[in-house]
Amino acid sequence: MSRKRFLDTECPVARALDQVGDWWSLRIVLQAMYGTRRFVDFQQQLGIAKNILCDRLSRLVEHDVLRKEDVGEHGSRYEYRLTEKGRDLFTVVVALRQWGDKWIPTEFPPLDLRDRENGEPIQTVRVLAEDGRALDVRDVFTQMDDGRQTGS
Amino acid sequence: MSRKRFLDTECPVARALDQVGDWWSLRIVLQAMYGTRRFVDFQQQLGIAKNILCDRLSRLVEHDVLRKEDVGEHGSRYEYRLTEKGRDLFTVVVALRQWGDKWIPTEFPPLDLRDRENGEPIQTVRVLAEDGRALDVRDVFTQMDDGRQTGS
DNA sequence: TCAATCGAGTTTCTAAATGCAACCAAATTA
DNA sequence: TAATTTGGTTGCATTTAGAAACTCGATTGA
Repeated sequence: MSRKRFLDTECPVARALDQVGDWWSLRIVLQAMYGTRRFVDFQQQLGIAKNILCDRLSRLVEHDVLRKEDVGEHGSRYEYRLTEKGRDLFTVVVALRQWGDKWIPTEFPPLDLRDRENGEPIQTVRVLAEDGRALDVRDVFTQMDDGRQTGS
Repeated sequence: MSRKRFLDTECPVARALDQVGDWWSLRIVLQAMYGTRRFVDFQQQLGIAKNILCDRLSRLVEHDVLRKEDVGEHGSRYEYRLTEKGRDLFTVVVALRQWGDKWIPTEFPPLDLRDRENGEPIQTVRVLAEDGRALDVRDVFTQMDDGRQTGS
C-alpha cells in the first residue's frame, strides 16, 4: 500500500515531517541554504537521481518551501530559491547539524558555522525557558486543551 | 537499487538524517519523549505496521538513540527508552514542532509546550550568535578547513 | 549554418521498502 | 486449562527509489 502521510494530524511534528521528512528534502533545503539554486547544481552536489530530484523539488515548491523562478539567462532557465517558510527551517537544520557533529563524529572536522558580523562561532541551539534557562526533555510538559498534561 | 545511505559523509546533517531521517524514526523518538516505552503502545499511538516498527526500533537501538531494557514484569517484557543521544534530539524535535505549528496550521490548536518549573510557555528555538543576537540563514557562513567560506 | 552542448526534465526498468494480515511462542491472567 | 498479552516473524501485493537512457528547446562553437 502507499506510504502513510501525516497530513492533518494533530501533531505538528508529523505535519512537518510530511513536508520535509524524507531522505532528501532537508538536504535539498540545506543545499539551498548554502546558495545552490539550479537543478544541475543540486543534482551534482547531492548525487541524487534526476527523477527523484525533480519530484522532491516540485513537492517543496508545492509546499511553499522553495519558489521556482524563471530566469531567462543563457541556458539556465530556472532557479529554486528558499521562501520565508524554507528559510525558517534554518533552526531545524542547524540543530540537526549540531546533533550530527556531536553524536556521529567522523574523521572530518565538525562544520564550523560562524557569525557573518564578527566571524565568531555560533551558539549551540537549545530549548530555552522564558527566563533563559536551558531545558531538557524532562523539564517540559504539554498543556492539552482539555486540561490534561503530558510529559516524559 | 538500494536506497542511498549518507554514512561517513562530510555533512553532519546527512549523517544525522541517515540515523533518524526516515518517515518514522523521529516520530518514534517524539513518542518516546512523551513517555511511551512499550512496543504495543508505540504501535497503537503511531498507527505503524508492526514489522516496520520492529525494524525502526532495532535501527534506533543499533544507533544508540534508544536502549532496549528487559523488564520482567507481568507480560510486558521490554522497554525502549531514550539514551542521552536520543534525549539530545529534543532540540531538533522542538524546532520541527514549532516550524510545523507556524507554517502548517490546522484546525487543531498549536501544541503548547511548557516549563515544568513554572508552567510558562517556552521560547521559540532559534540560532543565536555568541552575543545572543538571533541569526538568520544569511547571517552565517561556513568556515572551511582550507580557508574557503561558504554562505547563502 | 550545422553540430555539439546544456539545462531541465521524462521514461523505462529493476531493486528495495512499505503495509496488511496471518501466524507464532513464551508468559500471564481468568 | 483456555484465553490474552507482548513482542515479534513471514508472505504477499503495492509503492517508491534509483540508474541509465532518452527528449526537447535554447545556446554556444566552429
